[in-house]
Amino acid sequence: MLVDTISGKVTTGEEEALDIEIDILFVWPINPCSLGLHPTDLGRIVEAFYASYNRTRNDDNLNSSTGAPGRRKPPRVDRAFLEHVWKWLVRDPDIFVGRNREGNSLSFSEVEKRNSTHDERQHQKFAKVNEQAEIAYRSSGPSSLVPDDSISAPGEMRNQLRLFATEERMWLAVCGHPRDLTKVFDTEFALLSIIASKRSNGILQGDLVRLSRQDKRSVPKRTDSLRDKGYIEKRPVLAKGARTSILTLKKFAVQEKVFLSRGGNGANSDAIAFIDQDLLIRRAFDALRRMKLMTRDDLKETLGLTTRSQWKLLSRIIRKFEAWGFLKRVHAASAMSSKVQQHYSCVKYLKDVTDEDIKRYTSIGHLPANSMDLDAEGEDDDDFLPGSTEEPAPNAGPLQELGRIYPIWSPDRILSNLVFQVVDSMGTKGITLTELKNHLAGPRYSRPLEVFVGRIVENWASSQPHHLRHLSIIRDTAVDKKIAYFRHYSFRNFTELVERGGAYWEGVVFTGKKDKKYHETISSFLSSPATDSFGFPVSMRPTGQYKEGNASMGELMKGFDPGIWVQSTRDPVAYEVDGQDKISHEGPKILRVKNQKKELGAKTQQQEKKRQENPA
DNA sequence: CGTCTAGGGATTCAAGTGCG
DNA sequence: CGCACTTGAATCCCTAGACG
Repeated sequence: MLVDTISGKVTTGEEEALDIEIDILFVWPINPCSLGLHPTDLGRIVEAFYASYNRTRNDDNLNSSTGAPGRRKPPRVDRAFLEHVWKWLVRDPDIFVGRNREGNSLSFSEVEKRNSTHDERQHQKFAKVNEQAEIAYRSSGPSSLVPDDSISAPGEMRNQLRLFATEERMWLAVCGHPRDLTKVFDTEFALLSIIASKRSNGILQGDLVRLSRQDKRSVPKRTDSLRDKGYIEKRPVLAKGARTSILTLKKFAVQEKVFLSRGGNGANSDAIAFIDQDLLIRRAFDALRRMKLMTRDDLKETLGLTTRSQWKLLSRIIRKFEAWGFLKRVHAASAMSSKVQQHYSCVKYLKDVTDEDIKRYTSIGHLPANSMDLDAEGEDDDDFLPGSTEEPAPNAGPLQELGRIYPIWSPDRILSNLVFQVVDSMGTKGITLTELKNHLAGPRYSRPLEVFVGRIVENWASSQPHHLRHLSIIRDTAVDKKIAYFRHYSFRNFTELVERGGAYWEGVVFTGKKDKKYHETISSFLSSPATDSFGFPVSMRPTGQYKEGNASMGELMKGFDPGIWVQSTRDPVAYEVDGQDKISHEGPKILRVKNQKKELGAKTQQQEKKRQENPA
C-alpha cells in the first residue's frame, strides 16, 4: 500500500530501497503525543537502517515488496539522498512537519536552517525530554491522535520544526494493518512500538518492562500473545546472566540466527549480548553428529565458546543430554600415538535430538527432579574448564566410559510403568534388583523398591488379566559362583529367551511333566487374547450396565431419577412424544410446561386459561 | 548461601456481555 | 435490572536459575 503510492514519486533509481525505508522511519518512535523526531536524526536513522539493511531483508522480502528481482545495492546516504527522502516523506498526509504541517512545504535544508539555533547540547537535552515523553506516552497508552502540548519542553524547542506521524500510520508500520484494538490491545501496542523501534537488534524483555513501565508480571504474557499473533519473534536466551527473551518485530527478524552474540561494538552498538541455548544445542549436536567423537576442547573451539560461564553452560547441556541418553562422556585414547596412553576427555555422539528434547531442556523447570539429582550428587560443572587433567583408569581400553547411570525416576510417572520401562529396556539380558534400583531411583531408594517389585512379580501369571499379560514382569533365578540371585524380564523378552532356549517357562510358572497336557496348557497360556478393533478384550462386559449398555440417550434420561439434585436451566431433559423418547436441550422449562398441563391445580389452570384468552 | 531476575499459579477486581 | 459468566489486568506468593 505504502509502496505503490510512493514509489512513483521518487525519481532516482533508489525507489525500491526507499519503499522499505519509509516503513523503517515510521516504526521509529514518532507519535502525536511525543515531541516528535528532530530532522537532524533523519540522517542517523537512514544510515542505521542501511547498516542493517542486508541483515534484515532477504531476497524474498525484497521481491515481494518491489517486484524487482535481486538484492539492491544500498544507496550512499548523503545530503542529496536525504533531500530525496525528505521530499517524499513530507508529501505523505500522515506525516506532520510541525504540529500544524507548517513545515511540510519546506525542503530538508530549509527546515535545518530554521532549526539552526539548535546546537548539539540542546539536541541531547531534547532527546532526553523526548524519551521521557515517549515513556509517559507508552505507559499511558496511545489515546489521542491530536498532538498533545501538555508535555513540558523548553520554549525554544517548541519553536523547532519536528516530524510527527499519526497514530494510524504507526499502526500500519508496526502491525501492518490499521488500528484494531480487537487484534492488538492498547497495552500490547505500546510494547509493540518499543520492540519495533529497536529494529533487528531486538530488545530484552527486562528492558521492555523498564521502558514500557508496565507491570513486569504482565509483560511476558503480552509478549507471548504478540508472538502467538505473529507480530513478534520471541527467542528464549541467556542474557546478563539471566534466562530471558529477546523480542524482535517479525519484519525485522533476521533469517540467519547466531547462538552467541557478544553485544554491541562498532557500527551496531545497540546489539545485545546473549546466548541462545536452543541454537547452541543444535550447533553442538551438528558438530557431534559429524564427528561422532570430539574432545571437549575441540567442541568448545568449534562452537566458539571462550568464557568460563559459556563452558559451564556447555557442561550443563552435555550432562543433561547424557542423562537423557543422547550422548556420552568418555575418555578416549589418542589416535595419533599408540605408545602414549594419553586419554582425552571426549563427548561421544549417540543419537540425534528432536525439537521436543531441546524444548524440554530450554523450557523453564525442565525436570527439576533430575537437575536436583545431579546437584545432590556433588558433581560440578567443570568438565570443560582448563586444567582438569584426565588420568586414564588402569587397563583402560581405547574408549573408557565415564559418568554414571542416571535414574529415570520422575514424580509425574507411575512407579509400575517406570519399573516396566527399565526392565523391558534390558532385553533378554534381564536386570538384577540392584541394577534396577540404580536405573530407577538411585541406590538409596532400596527397600521400598524391593518390596514393590516383589509384589508385582508374585503370581505374575495370574495377577494380570490375559490382555495385559505383556506388561508382566517375570522374576527368574540365576546362579553366579554358586550364589543365586534374581533376574527380571518383561514378558516379551522372557518369551524370546525361552524360544532361544535360554530359559524355561516351568522355571517361572509351570510345574509338571512335559507331556501333551503341558503343551496344551502352555499354548493356551501364550495365546494372544481376543480383542475387539479397539484393543479391548471381547469377553469382558462390565456388570451393572443399564439395559446391558444398549440404551438410547432418551432412555437413559428417562431412567435416571435426579432425586434431590437440583437441575439447572441448561440441563437436558427427557420427554415423550408419540411413545418416542426425546431429549430437549432447552432446559427443564419444556418439561415443566408439559407436566403443568397435567398437574396444575384448578386455580392455576383458571389463571392460565385466562392468560391465554387475554394475552395483553 | 544470599541476592537478583524471570516467570508461573492462584486470586481478585473491574468491565463487558448475554439471558431471563 | 439482577445474575452468571467471560475476559483482561493487576497483584501476591512462590520457585528456578544465574552469579558472586
